[in-house]
Amino acid sequence: MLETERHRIILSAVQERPVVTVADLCALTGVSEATVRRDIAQLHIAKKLRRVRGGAEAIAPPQFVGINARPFAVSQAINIAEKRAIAQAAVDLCEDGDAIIINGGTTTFQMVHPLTTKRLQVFTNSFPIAEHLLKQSRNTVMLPAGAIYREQNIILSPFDDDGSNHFYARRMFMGCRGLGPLGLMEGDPLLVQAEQKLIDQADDLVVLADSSKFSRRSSLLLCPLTRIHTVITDDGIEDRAASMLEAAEIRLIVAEVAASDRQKRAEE
Amino acid sequence: MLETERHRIILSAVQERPVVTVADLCALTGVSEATVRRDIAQLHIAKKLRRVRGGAEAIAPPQFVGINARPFAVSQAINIAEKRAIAQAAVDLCEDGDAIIINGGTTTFQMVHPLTTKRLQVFTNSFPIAEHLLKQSRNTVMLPAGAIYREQNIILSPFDDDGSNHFYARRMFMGCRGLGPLGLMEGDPLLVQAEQKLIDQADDLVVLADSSKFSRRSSLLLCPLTRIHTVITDDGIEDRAASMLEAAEIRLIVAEVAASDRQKRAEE
DNA sequence: CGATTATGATTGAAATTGATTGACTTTGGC
DNA sequence: GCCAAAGTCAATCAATTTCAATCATAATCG
Repeated sequence: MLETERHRIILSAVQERPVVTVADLCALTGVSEATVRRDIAQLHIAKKLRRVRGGAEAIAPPQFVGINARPFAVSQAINIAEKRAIAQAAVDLCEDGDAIIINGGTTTFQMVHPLTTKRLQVFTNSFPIAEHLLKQSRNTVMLPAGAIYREQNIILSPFDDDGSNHFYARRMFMGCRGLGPLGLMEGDPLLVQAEQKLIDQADDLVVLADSSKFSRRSSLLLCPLTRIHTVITDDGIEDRAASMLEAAEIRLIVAEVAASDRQKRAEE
Repeated sequence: MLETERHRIILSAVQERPVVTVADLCALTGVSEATVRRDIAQLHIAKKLRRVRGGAEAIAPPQFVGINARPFAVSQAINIAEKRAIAQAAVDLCEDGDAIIINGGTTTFQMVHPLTTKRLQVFTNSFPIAEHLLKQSRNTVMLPAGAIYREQNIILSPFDDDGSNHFYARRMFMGCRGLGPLGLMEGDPLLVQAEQKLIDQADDLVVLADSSKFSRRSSLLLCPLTRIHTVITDDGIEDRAASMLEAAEIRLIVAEVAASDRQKRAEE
C-alpha cells in the first residue's frame, strides 16, 4: 500500500463521518497504528484534516448527504466492522477498468473507502455513494434518472424506461434486509423497485450480507437464491446458513474482520 | 523498447488508475527498475505526472466537485453580485408546487440560495445544484441518467433516450456563454449536448445572462432567439442589447443589483 | 571505428514502517 | 477530588523498502 493510497483512504473516511478513530483507519488501510498516526500528523500539517485525540476529523463541516440523515446514520453504526470487512472483500473482486453496479445501502456504502484507490466505472442509484466517489476518487460515476428519495437516499425513476438499462456491468453489488431459503428479502418497497431495475443489468449478482442477515426475515422477496452468484459475509456465519448457500451453488466469501475490531466487538 | 514508447505506457497506466508502483511499471514495460525510475523522474519534471515514493500518480488529484472545484470556482467569483440578483429574480418567478428545470452553470447555481425556502419540483443536470438542494432545502430533486462529468459538473447521458424526457416543466432556467442576434451561444460542446436534451422539456425558456454576456460571442450556437421566452439580466444592460431582445419579442427582466454589492463591485 | 547515450546491476544512503517502551490523558468508580 | 485502569501518544530502534549514484555493458549515431 502506497502512502498516497493511504492518504486517500483516510481522507475518504474522514469525510464520511464526523470523527474516525485510529483503529478505524488501521482496519481500513491495513497498516499499523504508528503509520496511521504519522499519516494523520502529515495530513494535519497539510490542513487536509484536523487531528484530534484518538483520531481525526474533517476540517470543514460540510458533510455528505444522508450520513447525517437519521435512518442512514443509525444502521450505519451497527456491525460497522463486519460491514467494512465485507465491503473490502467486495472491492477486492474488482480490477481497474471494470464496470460495476452498486446498489444503495449502508453495507455497500462502505465500499467507497477501498474504492478511492481504484479506477472503475461505477453505476449507482445511491446519491451518497455517487457524491463520495465523485469527490474522493477518480472513478467514473454514472447515475440512473429519477427523483432522489431523501429517506432511502436513492435515485429512483417512476418510469420503466429511465435510461439506466443502457448500462451493463459484470457485477452488481447489493445489500439486503435478510437472506433465507426463499431468497433475498428487502424491507422497503422502494428499495425493491430500485433493485429490480438494476438486477438484470449485470451478469453476476454479488450480495453483501453480514452474518446477522441470515436470521432476519422480511415480507418482500426480491429474488430467489438461484439468481445470486456470490455472497460475501463475515466469519460469524453459522454452518446452517453456509449449507443453504452451498446447496444453492452460491459462491461464498467469508471476510475476515480485522483483529482490533473483533476484540472491540467481543468486549461489547 | 523505445523511450517514448515506455513513456506512453507509463502515462497511460497512470491515467488508468490513481497510483502505480514502480514494480507495476516494470512488469508493464519489461525494463528494469532503474529505467522506470529515470522515466518517472523525467515525466515528473515535464509535469506529466507526479512522482511519489514507491511509484507515480496522475498529476490532477481527484477533482473536487461543487463550488470549490477550480473551473467552477473561478467563474463563480466574477460578477457574483449580478449573478445573485439575477438568480433571485429567476426564483421569484416560481411558486411553490411548480415544476422547473435548472440547467447547470455558475449563474443558475446561485438560484439554490433563494430556493432553500421554496417547495418546488426541480429537475437538474447539475450535480452541485442537486446536492445543495438535497441538503439545504425541501424541494423535490430529480436527475437525468448519465455519467457525471467532473469538469463541467453536469450529468449527461451518451444516449438519446435517457429517461429525462419524461419530465416536463413550465420553465427551464439556463445560463449561457453569450447572447447575440444569432441566438444563445455556449462555449463547451458538452454543455450544448446537455442543454439541447433539456430544452424541449419546458414550455418557457428563461435565460439568465448578466449584462456582460451580450458582448460575448462563441462558436457554438445553441438555439435562436425566437426559442427564448424570457431573459433575466442586470441593470448594466445596454440599450442596444435591450432593443435586440425587444425585437425578438423576448420578455426582459432587469434585476436590481443590491446597493451594497454594487458598491463592492465599484471598488474592484 | 570512436563517441555518445541508454540500460541494467550493484551498492550504500535514505526513507518508511512496525513494534516497543514509557509518558501522558482520559474515564469511571469511590 | 483522588486513584486506578484503560487508552492514547511520542520517541526510539530494527527491519524492510525505496532511492540515487556509480560503473560496466550494450546500443546508437556520426
